[in-house]
Amino acid sequence: MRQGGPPRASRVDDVNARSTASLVGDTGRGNEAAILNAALAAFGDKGFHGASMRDVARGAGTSLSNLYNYFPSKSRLLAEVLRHANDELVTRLHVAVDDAGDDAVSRMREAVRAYVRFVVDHQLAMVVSTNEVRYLAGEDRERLVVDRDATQAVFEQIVEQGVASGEFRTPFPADAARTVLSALAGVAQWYRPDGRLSRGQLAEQQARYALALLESPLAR
Amino acid sequence: MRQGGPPRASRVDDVNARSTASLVGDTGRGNEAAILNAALAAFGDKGFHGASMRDVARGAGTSLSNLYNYFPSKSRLLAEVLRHANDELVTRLHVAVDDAGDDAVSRMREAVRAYVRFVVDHQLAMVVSTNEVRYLAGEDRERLVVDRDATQAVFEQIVEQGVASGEFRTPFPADAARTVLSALAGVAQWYRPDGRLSRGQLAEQQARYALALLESPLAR
DNA sequence: CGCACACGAACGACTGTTCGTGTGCCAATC
DNA sequence: GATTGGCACACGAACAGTCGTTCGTGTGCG
Repeated sequence: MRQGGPPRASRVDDVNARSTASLVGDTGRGNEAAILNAALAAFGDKGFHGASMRDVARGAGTSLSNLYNYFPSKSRLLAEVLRHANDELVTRLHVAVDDAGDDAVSRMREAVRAYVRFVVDHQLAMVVSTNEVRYLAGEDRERLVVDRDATQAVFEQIVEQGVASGEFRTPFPADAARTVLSALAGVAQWYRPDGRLSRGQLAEQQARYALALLESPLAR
Repeated sequence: MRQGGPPRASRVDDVNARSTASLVGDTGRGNEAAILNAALAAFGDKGFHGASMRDVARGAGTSLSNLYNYFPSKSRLLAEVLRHANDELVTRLHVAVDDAGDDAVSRMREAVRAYVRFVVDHQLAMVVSTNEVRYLAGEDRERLVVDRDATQAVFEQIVEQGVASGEFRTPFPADAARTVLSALAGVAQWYRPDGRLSRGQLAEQQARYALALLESPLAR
């Protein structure tokens, strides 16, 4: 799925600190990481069409033409940014779910927590992911849709498990999972680091909302 | 709040039919309605920065320069589109809530139903509203934020009423209301007219999710 | 040598906006 | 009733700037 380069670190466990973490770590290719992070910042700030390649170059501290030594076009650059963001999210989700208990309530709670933590840590990536995906075309778009379905599948599967075990009573598990994800994606749109709730409190709150929405009888 | 021109029709009761209703009816000013609707279509299709004034003119069946006889700039055109969309939504919400019973559960259910119906009837308007607001600046932006707060206030008030009366048990009513709204706004992002659920079923389903999220003990 | 990375300059296309002009309708004036 | 003025609406052409992308060239390392 991913081509060469050293593995991207996605350590979910060193969970504290850094309010502004860069999404993409060193890739082993010159300025690639700086370009990707600058593109994320530019697209997040002005939107895909509102940001120019010159903006990206300036943010990355390199020249305009040099961008094309790394990415063949602006839309491929967007695609790569979104792929990095989605990879990080999916990785965090799987780690969180695998580390959770066997019951659906625990797994859902951990999944929501991990999602919220991702939103807080990489809000810009989340905003770009939801707002700019539609500007992708062709196979870049299709691959992203597939990858996004993987996220949805994690939640769907947990809901189905919970419905089967009686932990959740919601009908139409797939629709309920999608609604939970909509609420979570919405967090990225209004979250502010100086808000009333801490990262942990926000995650806890969203987990409660999700479990309530799924009609978990014994959810606290 | 609104300046001149004949009142816009917003009849919530003739609830059937038209899968593609135009958001803006005749305004009494030449081609204004056609321009606004074309702008909505263009911004919805390509995004604010991706769509050009020439696209809007083509869609409205008029000339590029004529647009400036109606709107002084592209961003003011966006602002007017968003204002029409928000006015329609707020009107529908107030009508629905006023027509509902006195208890919070009924009022919330009707508010959610009205919201979903708006999303279905004017999906493009909803998508543009959520995705392109951030490109507004100055007082256009501020006015839109105020108007959007009015929508949130409707939901917040119902949640608070329900918490006070014991119909809802969720803590932090304002946060819960915002989460419900996030889920509803999300509907506009994935809804397809040829989907499995009818408009009414979708509204019903979202109402159930909302009431469950608010921890309504006797919600069905 | 070749390859990865870096740069400035330039291209043609497209951008939002303005300008000058023209039309036809409605009300005021002769 | 005819003439006038003004206003709302409409158009093509043009402007100055920005866009994504390409080209040619250069450097330094393996």
